[in-house]
Amino acid sequence: MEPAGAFEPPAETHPVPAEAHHPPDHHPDTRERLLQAAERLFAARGLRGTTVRDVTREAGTNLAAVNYHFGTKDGLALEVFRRRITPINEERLHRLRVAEERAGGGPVPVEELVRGLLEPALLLDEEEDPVLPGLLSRFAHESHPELLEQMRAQLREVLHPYLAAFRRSLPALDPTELRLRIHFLAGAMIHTVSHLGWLDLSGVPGEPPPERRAVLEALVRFCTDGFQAGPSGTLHPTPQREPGA
Amino acid sequence: MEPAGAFEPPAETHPVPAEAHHPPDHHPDTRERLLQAAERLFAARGLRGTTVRDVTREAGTNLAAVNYHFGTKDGLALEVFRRRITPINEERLHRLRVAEERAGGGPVPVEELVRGLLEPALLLDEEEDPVLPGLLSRFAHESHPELLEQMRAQLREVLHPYLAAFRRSLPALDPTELRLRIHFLAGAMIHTVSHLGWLDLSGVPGEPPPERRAVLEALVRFCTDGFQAGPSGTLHPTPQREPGA
DNA sequence: GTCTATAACTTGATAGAC
DNA sequence: GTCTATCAAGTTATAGAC
Repeated sequence: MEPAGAFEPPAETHPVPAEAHHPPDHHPDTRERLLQAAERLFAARGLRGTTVRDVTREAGTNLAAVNYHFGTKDGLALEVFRRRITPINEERLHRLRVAEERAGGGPVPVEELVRGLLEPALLLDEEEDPVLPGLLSRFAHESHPELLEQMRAQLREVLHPYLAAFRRSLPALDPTELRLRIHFLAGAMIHTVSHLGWLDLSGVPGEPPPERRAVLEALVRFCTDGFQAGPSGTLHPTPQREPGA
Repeated sequence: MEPAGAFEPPAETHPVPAEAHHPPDHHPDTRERLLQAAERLFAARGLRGTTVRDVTREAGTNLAAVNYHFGTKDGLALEVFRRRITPINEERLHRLRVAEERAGGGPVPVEELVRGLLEPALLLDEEEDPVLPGLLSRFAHESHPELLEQMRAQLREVLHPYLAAFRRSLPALDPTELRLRIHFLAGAMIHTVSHLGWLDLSGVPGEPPPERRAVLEALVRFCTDGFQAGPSGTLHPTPQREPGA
């Protein structure tokens, strides 16, 4: 009984030289087509809302193809995730490094940090129709535990250095509040971009949707000023509804 | 063939006086228990992630109970939605009216508008363990078309008057950008509150999670200043990556 | 109103021919 | 590597006894 190695044909466990023969992979694309179909469908209908049958139909392949190439449906999802999310996070870290060099030890302007987090996610797949934001949202909101752990691990690697940078740029801000604000930024980005998905703008049938660049700029502006707001601690203690009048 | 009326036993189609006999409803709670179990599970695992079996098991009732009381699983979801989301939106409108009266024709302070949108969603079920934010998120992100339409319709009724109020308070802001900012607020709220769900704070194992009140205040601060930010239109034209160096 | 039993269907995954 | 055929498990919903 050795079905363990049955799937994972392009098992690049060892650092095979990049130009080496792909293992007898005549059709250069069937695995690729699966990935592309999957990311489209996952973004549009969610993980649980997409069946393996949907994916193989959309990819024009056989039902068994997903299991052959990725073992399980979750395996496919994990690969889709890695392929699309990893480059975003690398770009985020790259931009942070560049910004910090440019600042030469001093604090990095808040807007640059905000852009460093937002732009890679929103502009990295500019040529194609943007499936990435939708994917981000789906993964964030309905991942299985394993996938979620992957996400969290990657996110930690990005957020840790960004948190440090923010802290240097906003030294007066309480660390917990800073952390919360990063979540606000993430939420604003993910929600805006997936839900209203560059598509509609909350029911104004006449107007065309704003261009993604405009959405990005608006988001940057909103978040930058949000980050630079004073601390909330002693803010107006909430005008509660009066019981009597 | 009259199975059409089989479900919907408390069919309150007509404006029955509130204290009228519930139709032979000895057990005061089985329907109620279903609703409570459903909203807990929906909030925790999502709509598609929750099966009718889960709900009935959690409620301690029979598998057929859901179909008897609500017709279909979607019918149950719709009722859960109405029960919990409708009061939020009514409270939002109420707060807006109060704020506008208080302002007496003048512009309402932006912070009051922000609070009017956020507080009802985040504080309305303060006594119980807060299931509401999770529900909001689930409904927003994985609703079936019918439910989504319900949501959108309700949301329109809330957003329309709020948009008008914001416009009076921020007359210099482009209407499209204003609309976007409302989406940012919604996203920040929903994401923060569901994903980090008053529960964990992005992987800092030592610290306790911030209290919901603190989260709310931080969110209010962030969004208020975000709303009051200048227009993004002519903002820094984005330092693109230099091709050469 | 509540239950058991089951129908009708969809899902992910696999075995085995080619 | 790709296919067809099929399985086992899980799903919603319903019929009909109580």
